Amino acid sequence: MARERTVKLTKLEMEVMDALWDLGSGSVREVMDRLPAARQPAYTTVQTIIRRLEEKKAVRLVKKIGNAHIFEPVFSKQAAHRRLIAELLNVFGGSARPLMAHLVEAGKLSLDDIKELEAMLAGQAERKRKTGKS
Amino acid sequence: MARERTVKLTKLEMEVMDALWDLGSGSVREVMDRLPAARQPAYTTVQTIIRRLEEKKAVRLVKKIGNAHIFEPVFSKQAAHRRLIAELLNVFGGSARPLMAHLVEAGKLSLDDIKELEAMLAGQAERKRKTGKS
DNA sequence: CTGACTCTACTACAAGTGTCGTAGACAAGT
DNA sequence: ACTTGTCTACGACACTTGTAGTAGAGTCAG
Repeated sequence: MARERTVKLTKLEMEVMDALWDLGSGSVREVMDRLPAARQPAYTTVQTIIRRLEEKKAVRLVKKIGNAHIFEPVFSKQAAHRRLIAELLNVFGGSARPLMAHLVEAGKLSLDDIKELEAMLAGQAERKRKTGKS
Repeated sequence: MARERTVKLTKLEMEVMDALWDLGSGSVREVMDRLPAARQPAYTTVQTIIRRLEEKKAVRLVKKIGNAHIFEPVFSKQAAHRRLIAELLNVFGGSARPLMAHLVEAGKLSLDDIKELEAMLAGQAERKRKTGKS
C-alpha cells in the first residue's frame, strides 16, 4: 500500500482534477477549457497547477501529442471523495452519526433518501454474505 | 445577518477553537494545555493562532485576569460544523445523496443509524407542522 | 526555410499558514 | 524597590497556494 492517500488537494487543484476525471486524460489546454466559466485562470496558471499535481503524484504524464503533454489522474474521483469524507469524519470524532444529524437538521435528507440508503445497505450486506468478504 | 460565516478556519485554528469550545473561554495557556498531546506547539505559536483568530473575528477578548487575556469563541462549534458540512456538500454538487452512498460503502452507516435518522426526520417534520415554519 | 503559433520550463510574487524568538510590560513575593 | 516568572506585542521565516509573465523549444502552413 503506497502512500498516495496522503496527498492533500486544494480547491483549485480539485477543480483541475475534476476536469481530468471528466476527460479521462487531457492536455493543459483541454483542462483549462473545461474549467468552470466563473473561474477562468490564465493558461500558465493551469499549467502550474498541473505541474504541482504532478509533483504531488496526483496526475501523471501519459504521452505527448506533438509537443503537448497529455496527463491523466493517478487516482479516481471516488478515491478522492473518500479521502475528503474521511477527513470530515475525523473532525466529528470518526462517527457518522453527528454528521447525519447535521444533514437532517439542515433538511438535506429526505425520507426518500433514507429509504434509498436502507436499500443500499441491504444490498451491501447481501453482497458481503455471498463473497464472504469481511 | 453579518458575514461571520465566511470565515475560513485551518486545521490548527480548528484545534484551538475546539479547546475554547470545551473551555467556554480561556487564556492562551489554558488553550495550549488543552491541545492534543501529539501536537504541542510553543506557547507563542498558540498565541499567534489566537491573535489571528481574533483578526478573523472567530474569537473575541472578553476580559483580563491579571495581565492575561481571556478569550471566547464568537460562534458555536455547531455553526462551524455546519459550515464544514456545507462545504463538503458543495464538492458533491450540493446533494447529500452521493455523500451518503460513500458513507454506506465505507461501512460507516449501520442499520441502526438509519433507523435513528428516520426517527429524527419524523420528529423534525412534526415540529415543523406544529410551529408552521417553512 | 521562415514566420506564426503553441507549449513547456522556469521565475516571481502576494497572501495565508505553521512555527517561533525577542523585548518589554506587569504582577507577586520578599 | 528588586527579582523572577508570566504575558502580550511584534517580527521573522519557510512553505503553500493562487496567479501570471517570459524565454525559448517544437510544429506547421507556405
